[in-house]
Amino acid sequence: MRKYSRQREAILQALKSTKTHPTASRIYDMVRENIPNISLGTVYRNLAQLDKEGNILTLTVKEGSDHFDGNPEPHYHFYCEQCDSFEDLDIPVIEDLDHHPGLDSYEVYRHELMFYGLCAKCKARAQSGTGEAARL
Amino acid sequence: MRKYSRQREAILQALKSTKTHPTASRIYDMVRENIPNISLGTVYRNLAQLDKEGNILTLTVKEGSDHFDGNPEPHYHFYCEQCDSFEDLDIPVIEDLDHHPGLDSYEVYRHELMFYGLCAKCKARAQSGTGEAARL
DNA sequence: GTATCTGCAAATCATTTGCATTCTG
DNA sequence: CAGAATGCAAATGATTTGCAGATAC
Repeated sequence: MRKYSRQREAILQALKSTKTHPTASRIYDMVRENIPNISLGTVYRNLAQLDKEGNILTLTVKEGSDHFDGNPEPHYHFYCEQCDSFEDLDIPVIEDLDHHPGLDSYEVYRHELMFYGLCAKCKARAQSGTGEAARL
Repeated sequence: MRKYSRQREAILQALKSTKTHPTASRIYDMVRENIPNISLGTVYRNLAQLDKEGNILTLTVKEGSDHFDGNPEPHYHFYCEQCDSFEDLDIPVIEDLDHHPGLDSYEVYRHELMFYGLCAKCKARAQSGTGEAARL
């Protein structure tokens, strides 16, 4: 049977309290403010469990570490290739997609739609620079 | 300036010659049949370069290693959570998506749409078993 | 009391990188 | 010849795991 733990609760709350999509190590920093001796291993273990239970989402991209989303409801994300951050998008989930005839032979559990590019801040920074190039 | 290399050519051909989406280590095995002393490092280096040049696609999921796709044209994929394999889908790319009003503040380069579930084989195997559970 | 958790540290594993050498243009 | 690319081996870095002690029910 699952048991309550102060650490898991704190991790979940940290995630629910932000609109950003932090990495495990950033969550580690957040939680450490209240539980200074929590270990990174515990953070990873609980994130994995929370994801498995459907309480959070895990976002994976090729670059860098996984990011986590405290909102487990299906929704789409934007990934900024410049600053390595995710944002939630205001685009309704296309439920029909999972029933597209091209998927007839499969057992479809879900889909993920991810957009790539520059977030508003990085886009602005890029435009103020010379031509296309963005710099930090 | 880019220079020709037998190794890179072999890696690209290996990818182009299959409809599967192998991992770096499987590609390593494929290429080693013709170039026995190629190194895994070379495989990774060339895959990264081919991806950067837009000659192949890199597919990333949370589980396991990256997979590679010899077809660089935008298209959608299905990922089987049972056998860790990708398949190309017969679903036309939705170009409009990148211009959705929900994306107005971003600079959108592209999007990726990935479906998750069981491929035809694993689906069949699951159904022949007891209830929902699939086994290998 | 016992199964679940934790902190710590060591282990894993895919991927990357430094370097001396070999190849291409 | 100079810049690229290779093979090898060591390094990296995120994530996982073994274990002994602490905690929840």
